[in-house]
Amino acid sequence: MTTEDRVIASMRRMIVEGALAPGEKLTVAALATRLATGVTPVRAALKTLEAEGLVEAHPNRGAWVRRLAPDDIRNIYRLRRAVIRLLIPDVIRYISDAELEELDLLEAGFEAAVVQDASAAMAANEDFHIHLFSIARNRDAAAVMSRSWALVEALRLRLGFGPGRLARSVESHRALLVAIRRRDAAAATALAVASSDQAMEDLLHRAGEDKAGSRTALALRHAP
Amino acid sequence: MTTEDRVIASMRRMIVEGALAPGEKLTVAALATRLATGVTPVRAALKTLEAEGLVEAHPNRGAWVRRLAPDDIRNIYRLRRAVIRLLIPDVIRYISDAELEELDLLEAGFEAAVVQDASAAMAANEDFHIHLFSIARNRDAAAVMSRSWALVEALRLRLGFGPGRLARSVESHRALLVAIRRRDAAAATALAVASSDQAMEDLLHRAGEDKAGSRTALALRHAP
DNA sequence: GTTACCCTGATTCTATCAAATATGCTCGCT
DNA sequence: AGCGAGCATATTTGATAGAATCAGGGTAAC
Repeated sequence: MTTEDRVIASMRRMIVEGALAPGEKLTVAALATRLATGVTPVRAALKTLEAEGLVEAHPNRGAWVRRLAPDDIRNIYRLRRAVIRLLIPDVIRYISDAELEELDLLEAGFEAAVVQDASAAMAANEDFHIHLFSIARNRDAAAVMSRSWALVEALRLRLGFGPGRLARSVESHRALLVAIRRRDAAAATALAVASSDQAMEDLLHRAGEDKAGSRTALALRHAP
Repeated sequence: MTTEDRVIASMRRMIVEGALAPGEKLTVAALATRLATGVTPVRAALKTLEAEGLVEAHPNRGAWVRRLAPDDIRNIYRLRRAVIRLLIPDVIRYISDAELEELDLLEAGFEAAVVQDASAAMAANEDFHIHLFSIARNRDAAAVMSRSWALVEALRLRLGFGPGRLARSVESHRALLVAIRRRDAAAATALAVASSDQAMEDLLHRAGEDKAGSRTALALRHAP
């Protein structure tokens, strides 16, 4: 693992956890000092995070932690839904028995993590989905899902982690795996879309609540 | 315009025109020399081109011009179709009379460029589509379209520029504008999708022809 | 034939510095 | 007081040198 990867991971975590607040200016020199590294990996990391939508950059002006309005959340989830609709039928089309077993393994890992540690659970959840989408053999579409993952999970971690959220994820995964095993493309797609929509609704609901008055440090505010 | 932008534009052009061949190794130092600049803008440009799918990079190994197989073309167009289906109805929902006029202007510019210079026509075509998609107010989805634009146009320039191709683009634009003006979301979406599918078919057809024996320097080969 | 080792080229990273750019402020003018 | 021109400063962007790290190929020993 390279320094750049570490910087990306650190910055993602800091943004997700609020150590870097939405709208905060990100100066390369300050970040390099803070992360005890040079400026080169920081510059590269900012590019990656910009592509992921966590950071907003303007030429000759600098970079900021992206502020996300509720409409942005809706739009991101609608983009993901469109790509899910594209990918899941191809997953069914191409999946082999070996890959299905691999998915079962990843799901087992996820369920094991769920009962222990939320951050491990999220990592396992990401592994599960990245691998799932990779089966569709559409690298560019899978890249869209991977790129927006950090953004979505950032939101979910800050807003959508109500009690039972992870348990419902487990339910969704299991139902999806059943449909995939049956090679039922329509059912699998519907399940995946429903699961994504449910996550979106959770987020929007919490975002709405928050806007209504909570003082939690929040990723959700309308752009100035 | 910054040096980084110039490097990105130059490298895009070189890849599109074949000065940088598919599969070719891209070493930062060599590119910096060739483009008479430092390594800093080159490194940044490679990140951008990687996000666009023109370049493939592996940690600690370096970067290469991406090789594109016919399946990749199909997949990229299917991704774009999914996002078009998402965006066009929102374009209809949000478009104002002023924006419609702006689109008319851009279309006029495109048609003026068509009769003169292919490269200007492609730039104008990009302007038209970028602006069109921006109207849907879904920044992340529009970013997917923008990012894959270079890739698609790279292919089209190398493979799909048969006689009448640009004329058919003009036809498509006009029909699309009529449907948008009528606020007919279904028709507009169908037209946009059909236009994209048509471009894809053109490309695949030419790619197939080429694979069958032509000696043209080609972007299309199966990965090793 | 296989394994271990080294060597080479390239990438990656650090550490600076110079140049270009944006922004805010002061100062003078109306 | 209000306002704009010009300057000062901070930051980004670009350039450069050199160390550290890594991948891959070749060689030699086993």
